[in-house]
Amino acid sequence: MPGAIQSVERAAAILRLLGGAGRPLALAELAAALDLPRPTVHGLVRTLRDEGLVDQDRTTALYRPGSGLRRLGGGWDRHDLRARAMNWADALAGGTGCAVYLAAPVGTMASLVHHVFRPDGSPQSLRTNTEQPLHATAWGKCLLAFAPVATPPARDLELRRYTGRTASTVAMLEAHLAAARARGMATDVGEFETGVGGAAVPLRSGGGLTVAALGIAAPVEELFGGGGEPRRHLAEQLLHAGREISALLVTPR
Amino acid sequence: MPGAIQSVERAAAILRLLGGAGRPLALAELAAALDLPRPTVHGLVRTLRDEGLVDQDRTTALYRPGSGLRRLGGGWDRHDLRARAMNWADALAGGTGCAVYLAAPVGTMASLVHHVFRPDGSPQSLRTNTEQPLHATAWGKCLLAFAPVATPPARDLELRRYTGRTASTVAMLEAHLAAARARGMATDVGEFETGVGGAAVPLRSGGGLTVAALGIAAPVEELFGGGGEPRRHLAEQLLHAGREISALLVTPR
DNA sequence: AGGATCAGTTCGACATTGTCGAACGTCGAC
DNA sequence: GTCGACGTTCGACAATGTCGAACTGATCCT
Repeated sequence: MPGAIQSVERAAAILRLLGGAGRPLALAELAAALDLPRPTVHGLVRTLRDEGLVDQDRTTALYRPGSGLRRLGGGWDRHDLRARAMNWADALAGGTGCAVYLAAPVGTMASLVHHVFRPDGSPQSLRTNTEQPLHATAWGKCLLAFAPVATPPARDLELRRYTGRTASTVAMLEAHLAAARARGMATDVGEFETGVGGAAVPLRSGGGLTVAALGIAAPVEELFGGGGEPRRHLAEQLLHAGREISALLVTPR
Repeated sequence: MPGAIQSVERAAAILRLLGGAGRPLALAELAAALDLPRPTVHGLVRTLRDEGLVDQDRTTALYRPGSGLRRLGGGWDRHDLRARAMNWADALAGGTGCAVYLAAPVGTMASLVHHVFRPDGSPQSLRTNTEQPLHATAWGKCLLAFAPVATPPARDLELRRYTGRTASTVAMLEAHLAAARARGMATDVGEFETGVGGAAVPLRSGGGLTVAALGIAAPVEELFGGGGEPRRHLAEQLLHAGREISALLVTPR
């Protein structure tokens, strides 16, 4: 059985050293840490630099993690995501009369990439670049239901209670997620903010992988009709916008 | 002049493919994309998997970006940072009577890693895991002033106005940052929230690199004395806590 | 100014390693 | 059951990566 590719192992070790150092490192420091001759380490780190995974300071010659690492983690660049989704999000707010949220998964939270105010002139504060708990918002639950790879399992979440309606047990949350999957849409009935409801659909990129959630929010009695389902004309617009944005995400840029 | 290390180049190409794909990829897809035979790609991607830079699904055998990538970017794991700082942050809140914030740089924002309520029982909302603008808070400006590698230059920031006191031009912000550097501490006099002031000091890891900011917040007239400087007993406690936490960050765990 | 030291970088011989065709084993579709 | 696709293993050998020696540049000391 063939072994590992030694030079790739060594390159990975260099990346770990630089990532964990807390400061830029000199070639000699890398060589000493790896117990390898300087020309050996030089060839490796120069290749990593040329690939963008390591940056080298021009005057000090010190090496540090490179900006090219940012693109390797998978998931969408939030600025690109916002640029592709914002026109449809703005139109959705106009068409539904609701606030609109575009959310991406970050650890145990839903990070708001874009936020459109409810167009009724009521007092609202901008939430772009804030984070909200996955388990208590429609867009958070949407990510939990449809993006299992990018979100933690329900049992690993701290199910903090925000209102009397928050899902505060794993069984309860799992039931919400199952319902969302069955419906193709997640909802919340005032689980994060009392009296404020939400509904959200997944945004999918190439291959069908869910990368973000698109949600609308309004007072619970405006968003939901009898039977506890979102009002039909609102749900239809949300689903339509979700499909259109997803189509934009499939296309390479 | 020797060329690049070919196998490292190929490994980097695999990481880029997986990072940009938006879905897990099969070995055959990687091989086709790189125009290399499957056993060649297999050796490379298996090594990347063994190094934690690539994950492989056990049932489908598909490959995707690995969790080990997270540690390569430099900067501190936020959970580790919080674990090391929280005792001192809690004591600082008790000693100063102020709210305390621990913030790390994330893009153009200061992300709140830890938040201790002001110990006077007043109504407060938890802000842990939320983000605030770098240019309008003491901890944000502290990061701008002392962590130039991890934060964007002032001219690249969108200097949005939150109150009448927010630094809304590059020249104004640069003057604030220069003053912070001269003092070893950054302040804000109600620039993010009207009437609420802040002061913050850098937290440094091994090599002196600033990785986070420790800040206190209170009403402006309580935090600042005559002359526009933070009250001496508050500043001293903040500086002391900052030094103690920094000493903890130097020690490997 | 000259010399010593340190460290990043280049050169090239050659041993080691990585490559890759052939083959194996597994899985799913028909 | 058969076939095709694909992940994985095997091993011969060509290509590549390694690394000692040397070069170059910067800094410090006398």
